[in-house]
Amino acid sequence: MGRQPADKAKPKHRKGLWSPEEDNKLRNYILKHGYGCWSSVPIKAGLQRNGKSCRLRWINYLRPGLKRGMFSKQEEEKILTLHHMLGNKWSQIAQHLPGRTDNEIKNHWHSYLKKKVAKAEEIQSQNNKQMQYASSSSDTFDSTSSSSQKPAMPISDHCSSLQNYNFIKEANQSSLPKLLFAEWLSLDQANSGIPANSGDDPFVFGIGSFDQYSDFHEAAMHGVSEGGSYGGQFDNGLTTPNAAAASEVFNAQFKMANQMAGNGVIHFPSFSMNNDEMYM
DNA sequence: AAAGCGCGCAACCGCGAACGG
DNA sequence: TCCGTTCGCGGTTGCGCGCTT
Repeated sequence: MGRQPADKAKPKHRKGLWSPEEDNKLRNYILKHGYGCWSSVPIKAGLQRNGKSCRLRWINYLRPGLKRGMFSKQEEEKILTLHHMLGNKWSQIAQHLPGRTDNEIKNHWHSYLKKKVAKAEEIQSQNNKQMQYASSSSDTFDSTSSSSQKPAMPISDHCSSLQNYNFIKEANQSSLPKLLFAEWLSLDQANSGIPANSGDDPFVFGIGSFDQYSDFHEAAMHGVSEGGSYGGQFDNGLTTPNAAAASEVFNAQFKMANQMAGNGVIHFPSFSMNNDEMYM
């Protein structure tokens, strides 16, 4: 069904880097006609590429509104947190970073952030070892002082966001709600009526959005949610004191989300666009 | 000066999901 | 319901550039 006859020669598609002429052809065509079906774009645009290649070129390079250049510290922090929350869901992560593509984020992760995280984890494990050694070799531990539980070795400033990353990671590993933040994102989307792929960043919450925080905080405190979806996770061997711990984790995550959003409000370009859609 | 090496980025590949006939 | 096509995503590869030796 629909299979091309074997004797019909397949069109020879160009591969490799795009030339400026090809870029122009593709850009002009899409800006003029939009793209209905990617497989027909190269034919109509007069390109010897396959649709897949055209789509990729448009999304990663030609699409208007793309941010080029270095990632800001804020963007990196956002990636770190989202990566921990979502895993290698680069397209989802990219939705929270306007002007950045999933490919760009993925590359940045593999070439830089991954190593940064590994380094920070190494430092942290060294600290943990030192702490273990210190606590086992000394009985003068002051249990009333919370600061005494901090790592003896100072961690350099550039690790601050990674400390948060690791903190959340540990919390998650200890059966605290892994979906906490992601759930909150979807809650936020649901509450605000923003479709998941709208290109609007759920991190955008002004002062008025604190209701969602308090609802969520409530859920974190009591281990329940409207849909009961947190029950299983909070019930996972956790009792009331751990609800407070969960709350602490949530607070940290919320604080971090705030940090990522600056003072709570992010301004985005006025055009509405994401990886998948272009409104013309 | 040139060879070797590592890094960053762009692009390709393969797979699964969604969709339509 | 099946099957082919298209699309989107994540992993991987390969090229080019800059730095080091």
